[in-house]
Amino acid sequence: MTVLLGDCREIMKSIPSASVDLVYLDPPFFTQKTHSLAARDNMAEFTFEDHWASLAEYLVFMRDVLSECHKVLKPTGSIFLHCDKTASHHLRLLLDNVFGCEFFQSEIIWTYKRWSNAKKGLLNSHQTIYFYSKTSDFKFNILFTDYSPTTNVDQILQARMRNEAGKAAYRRDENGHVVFAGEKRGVPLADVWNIPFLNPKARERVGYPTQKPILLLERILEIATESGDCVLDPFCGSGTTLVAARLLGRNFIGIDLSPDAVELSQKRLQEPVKSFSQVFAVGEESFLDKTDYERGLLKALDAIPVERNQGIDGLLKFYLNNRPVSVRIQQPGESLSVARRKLVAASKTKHCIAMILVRTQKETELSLFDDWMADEDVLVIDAYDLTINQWLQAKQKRMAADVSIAEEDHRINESAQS
Amino acid sequence: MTVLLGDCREIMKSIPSASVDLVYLDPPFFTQKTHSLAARDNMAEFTFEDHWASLAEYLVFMRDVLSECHKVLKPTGSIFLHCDKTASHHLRLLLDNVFGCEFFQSEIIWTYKRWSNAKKGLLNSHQTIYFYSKTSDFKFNILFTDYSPTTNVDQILQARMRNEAGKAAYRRDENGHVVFAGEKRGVPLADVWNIPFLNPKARERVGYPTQKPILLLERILEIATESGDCVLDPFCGSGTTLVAARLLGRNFIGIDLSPDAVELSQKRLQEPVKSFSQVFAVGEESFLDKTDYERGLLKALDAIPVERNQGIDGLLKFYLNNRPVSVRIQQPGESLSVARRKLVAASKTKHCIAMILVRTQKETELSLFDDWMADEDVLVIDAYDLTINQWLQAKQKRMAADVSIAEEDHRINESAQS
DNA sequence: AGGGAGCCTGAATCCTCAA
DNA sequence: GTTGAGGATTCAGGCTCCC
Repeated sequence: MTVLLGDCREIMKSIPSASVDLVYLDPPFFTQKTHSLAARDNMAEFTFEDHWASLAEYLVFMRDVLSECHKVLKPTGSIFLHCDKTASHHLRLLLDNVFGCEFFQSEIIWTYKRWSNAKKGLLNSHQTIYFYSKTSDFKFNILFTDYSPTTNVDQILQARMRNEAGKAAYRRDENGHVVFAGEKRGVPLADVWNIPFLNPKARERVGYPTQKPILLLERILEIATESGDCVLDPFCGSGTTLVAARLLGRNFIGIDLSPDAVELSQKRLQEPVKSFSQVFAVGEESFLDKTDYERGLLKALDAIPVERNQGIDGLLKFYLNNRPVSVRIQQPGESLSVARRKLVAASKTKHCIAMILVRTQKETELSLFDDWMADEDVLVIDAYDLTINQWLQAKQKRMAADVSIAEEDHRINESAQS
Repeated sequence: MTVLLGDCREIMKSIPSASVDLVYLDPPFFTQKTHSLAARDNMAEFTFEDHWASLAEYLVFMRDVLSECHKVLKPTGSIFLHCDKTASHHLRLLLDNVFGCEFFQSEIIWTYKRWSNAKKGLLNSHQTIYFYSKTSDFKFNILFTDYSPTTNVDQILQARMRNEAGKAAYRRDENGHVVFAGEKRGVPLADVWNIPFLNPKARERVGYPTQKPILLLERILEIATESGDCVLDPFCGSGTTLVAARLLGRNFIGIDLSPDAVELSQKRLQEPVKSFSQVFAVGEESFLDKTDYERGLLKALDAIPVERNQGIDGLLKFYLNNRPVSVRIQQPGESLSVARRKLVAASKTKHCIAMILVRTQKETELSLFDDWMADEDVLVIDAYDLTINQWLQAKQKRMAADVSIAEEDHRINESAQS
């Protein structure tokens, strides 16, 4: 339960062999940059150096670190090495050498969405964590994730049976009550982890560059350790690993070369702050409120879908005289005039001078000739399927009345069946 | 446009240098296993050998393959190497050697959900695709995805600046009005791709082990090539890359060591469109030529694209009284009446009694009141973008005439420039 | 040419205001 | 007071531009 100041290669020599259950390290990634960040109150600034004379120098350093990590690990222990694409392949070769490739367990991909910028190339949105064990007899707790949101809750909880027709159905007792199945634990955790990047606005942020979310560390600790185990982080930085260890009742040793980092870690351990992540808790999907149909329509209009707005469903990619053009799709059960009112109200503050309203419902009332239809700021267009379906229905009716066609249909049906 | 049988190291020697725009390879992963899978009809079984004497042997083989790939690539070309965690780090070292680490572009993670099987360890649910370019001047098309649902409209619309404290804030002009950012197309594609693994029952599945989803290949081709470019797959297997290339109008060369694989690829290329109406499967020599615009339109109409037919571009998924409903999209430079004539002629033999003609061009002549417009067998609908663009253009003209708005626009433009 | 300063962006939070 | 819709804010990667 300590935070130590100094070079982790030296300090680990003084840690007894086979005494640690888990090593997590988040070493320099070989970015050849200086990372710096001002703390929230603008008072302090933390910097983190990641400059090296050569790749070889970096790899010699890392090999020494990993050798010491191997030494301090218990036979049941394991190591999680956090890196990014810059040097991940070289680091994995080192791990193969020091730990042995037969003890490679997983390549964990941590993915996140992040503020972006347009550039030539793909937006980098993942980091890699290599998971090696010291022996084949290592501690591992299987974690379970929730069922995907599309899975019906009833499917998870209710027992099933076959009905008279041989179809699957929910089992009910003689009184018609639902019968619950035995407890299901969920889906075993996969090796791709979607955990939100520590948001710039999150309270959890302490102003240290490269700070990792507590959620990520908690998951690693839960997989590889039990309560009371000892966790070592040779590059503890702002101390996220130590905070996660404390929150989960694990013992810990943190090491860092920077006095600032050690001080920060100690301070943070006094009163750990863990953000509540809304997105992580309820899932990104829960923020979506458009149907596939609406998304398809927006795509056909060459518009960007807009969420979190009651009046506007999308924005045209084309701007009219530097002003946005908003789009709304008429909702089922919503009259065209109500849809228009909502669109206009929401567009007002966005300075739209052109709006597009997509009609998707057959109008029962004859509102087509309402005054506002002549409004030159709102263009009303009919969804293709509305136009086509109305036409096809009308045509079908006409055809039913036309005997000759009906007879030909009959003949076609006959031959289709034979 | 060929599928060749043999050792790709040998065959690539006969391919001219600097003649290929994209190499995609899905080589053996060094799993040390024999992969086999029965086809859907349970008649044929395809096997795929991945046994090696040693890692060194495998790496020598792969180095030779990659060297030949480098040779055949154009200076603007790039390579996508598909592998999994087994040997990914060794393969990336080879790529660094052959292509140069400065031309490493992205580590693409393909994730998918799989049936869970509880075991000690994390469920493997990703594969890696390394993306290297031959030079720094390589072809790259930025694809865009939707904004996250947590993003609000104002962020998309409003331009920003830094205030005195150096913090970001919305930009306002001297009158306190918001300033709009330029046109937005969405968020650039990230390097983690969540694409469903082939469903075991999917029609797309042809029974070849290691078969990749066509969506994955389409995305790669869209990123790195243009229409008419040449794509090479030295381990083409079931030919998914070639099918994707044909669907997107790219030329292709496929190579495989297995006669079964070559035969299967050729067979798949005969009928590349999955749900393709039998009636229209005529001709063999012509190639697919739908533009993205037309594909998008057909999708919006809920129609299936039809290739190799001069008069018909698609068929509605909905059948009217057991008869197909044909669709034609007016071509640029083609008058509406000519388009109609071609549609009607081509539909005659297909027993269509309902046809849909999509108008995409502004009509110069006043043919709207032609006799045939009243034809109750052909429905003429306007493409969304035609309607919208005409309206926006008219609006722009009106605005130019309106002094007050013109002045405001001027002010907005001024502040946008400053 | 090379290095550093500054600009732009959008995810996910925080915060405000209205009902 | 409570709720929630939606506006405002923060940061780092990658770019450009300027010296």
